[in-house]
Formats: sequence, structure tokens, C-alpha cells
Amino acid sequence: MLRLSKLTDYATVLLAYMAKTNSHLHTALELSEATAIHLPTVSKVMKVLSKAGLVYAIRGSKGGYQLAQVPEQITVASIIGALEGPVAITECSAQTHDCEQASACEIKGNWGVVNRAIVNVLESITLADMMVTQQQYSSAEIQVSWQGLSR
Amino acid sequence: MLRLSKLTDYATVLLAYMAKTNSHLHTALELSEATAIHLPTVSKVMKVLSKAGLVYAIRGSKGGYQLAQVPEQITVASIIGALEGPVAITECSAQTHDCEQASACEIKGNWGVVNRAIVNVLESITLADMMVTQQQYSSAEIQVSWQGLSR
DNA sequence: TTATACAGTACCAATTTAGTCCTATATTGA
DNA sequence: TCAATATAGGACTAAATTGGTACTGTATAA
Ligand code: FES
Ligand code: FES
Repeated sequence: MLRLSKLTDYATVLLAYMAKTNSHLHTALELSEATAIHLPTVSKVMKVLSKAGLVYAIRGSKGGYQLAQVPEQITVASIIGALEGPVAITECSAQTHDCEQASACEIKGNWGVVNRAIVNVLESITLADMMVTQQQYSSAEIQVSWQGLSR
Repeated sequence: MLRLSKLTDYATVLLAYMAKTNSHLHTALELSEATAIHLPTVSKVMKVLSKAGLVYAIRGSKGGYQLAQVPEQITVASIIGALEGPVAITECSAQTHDCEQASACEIKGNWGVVNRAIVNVLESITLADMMVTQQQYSSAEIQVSWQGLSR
């Protein structure tokens, strides 16, 4: 149902924690303890974020991770892009797809428009936005979770 | 990568075809031939759309399917909803989720905001919008597909 | 040289999705 | 009433994806 992967969710939680205190380096172990995400999973996610250039990684003892940009410059779209690749809600919304018989299709090109609209939303939301405290809703409303992630 | 299921894509193609000539009933066989989606798959999708109330279904000989509303009233969000349930980009953006330790999370509630923004986009786009002819892009741009669906 | 911490990759289990098929039910018309 | 037509509702399997873990390699500091 138009779901992001759990790894993307983990990544956002980890980056948000790092953003809070970005003065020092964060080891994978520290991140794991602070977020209650299992260490192997933290490692996996951080490696991907490092490769994508969203965080700096320093090896060796006294090493760790640090945000590569300020939270205001890290968009949700870039986090998703790092973990899952470019957003493409359907095969037809992707740029690289090849199709000979598209002439017969009634909705040709329109998924691309929808996709663009969603990407615009995701590019407009930054890590800093994600750290704003949201009001708590009653149980009938949005029930947020954190434990749910590490299930 | 924030992907809709293929069935949702099929459903949109089928509904768009039906919208073109909604004066008569469309049998699953006719829809299959017009869209080149295999008949069993067409049946599966139409059953779901019927159950969701997006199309009327009439059984027996001379039976078939017909849109339950005009294309301007059928939103992309409702099509997704019929096939995949409500849009929930993460577990934390769902309404029904239960979490005891959310107090520790840095991004608590924010996925719900992002989710809402995406739902707003999807609710603003109708089947009629999806039928607007889009300009053809060069191969470097969006490459639309129709055959890709039935792969 | 040793301990620490990230990098890269391979791997498996669990889940989800796509696709097909079978039986039941409703409708029409001969 | 019977036969033909079409949808309804499940059940089922194969394929693909995802989530999670483990192992080996490399860089750094003391
Ligand atoms: S991700 Fe933090 S409350 Fe769900
Ligand atoms: S769905 Fe891809 S061109 Fe129609």
C-alpha cells in the first residue's frame, strides 16, 4: 500500500537522532543503543547512508558517523533515494522504461505526472521538518510508533 | 521505491478504458482484449473494484461492468484504496498502530504528516485527469509503458 | 601491534505479490 | 426447465522482495 521499506524508516530515525547532537561522532553502537534498533541493522543502514553521501564516516578507533549536511538540507526524498533508489510509484512512471505499444494506452504518461507530484512533496520536507514535535493524537487518531519499527 | 502494486496499475488502465465508452457494459473478456491484460487478471481486478463499489457488476449473459461514478469523481486514492487498502507509507503513519515507547522517538508523528500530504495529492487526482493526453517525451525523459504492465 | 570501528558482500528466512484455476451463483433466452 | 454466459469468491503456487544476520576485509589511533 505505497509503503516505504523499514530500512528507510530506520534511516530517518537514525539521522534524526544524529541531528540532535551533531557536534560529535556517533558510533553504530551508540546509535543502536539510543534508538533500540539492532546493531547489525544500524550498520547496514549507515553503510548505505555513507555511500550515498548523506553522512561522513570515519574509520578506526575514535571513528563514527556525522551528518554530511545540516538537517535543513537533507530532504526525505534524498533519504528514500539513498535506501530505495528514485521514487517510482509504477513501472510507467520511471524514466528508463521502454515500451513499443504505449500508443494504445489510455493513461499514457499520467503516472509520470502523479509521480512528479509526490516527489515534489518529498523533496519539500527536510530532516529538520521531521524533528518538529507533533501533537499527540487520541487513540482514534494517528498512533505513532517506535517499537513497531524493530518488530 | 514507494511502488504501487501492478494490480493497482491494471485497475487504473481498466477503469480508464471503461471511462472512454461507459454507455454499455464491459465484459471481462472485452476488457482483456482491449487492454491486453490476461483475462484471469482482469477478472481478479474487476472483482475487487466491484466489491469496493467503484464499478457496478451485472451477472449472467448480457452482464458486465460499468463505472459506478463519473470519471471526475473517481480519485486515484480511491483506486489505490480499493486494491491495496489505505495509503500508509510507514507503519507509524497508520492510524491503528499501537506503541508504548514512542516517547523516545525523535520523529514521532511526522510520518503521519508526510503521509497526509501524499494522500492529499492522490485524492486531488481523478480518473478524468489520468485520461488527459500527455506529451511524448524524448527517450531521456519519461518513457511510458503499457506492455510493461503485463510482463 | 592491538583494539576499535567502518566497508563490502553474501546469505537465509519471512513476507508479499503476481498470476492462475476451480467451484458457486446469477441472469438470459431458447 | 435447460443451456449458455458472466461475475463472485476462494484457494493455491511460484517468483520476487524485504528484513535481518554474519563473515571477512580495511583503516585508524594509541
Ligand atoms: S518512527 Fe518514531 S514513533 Fe514511529
Ligand atoms: S500504463 Fe504505462 S503507458 Fe499506460
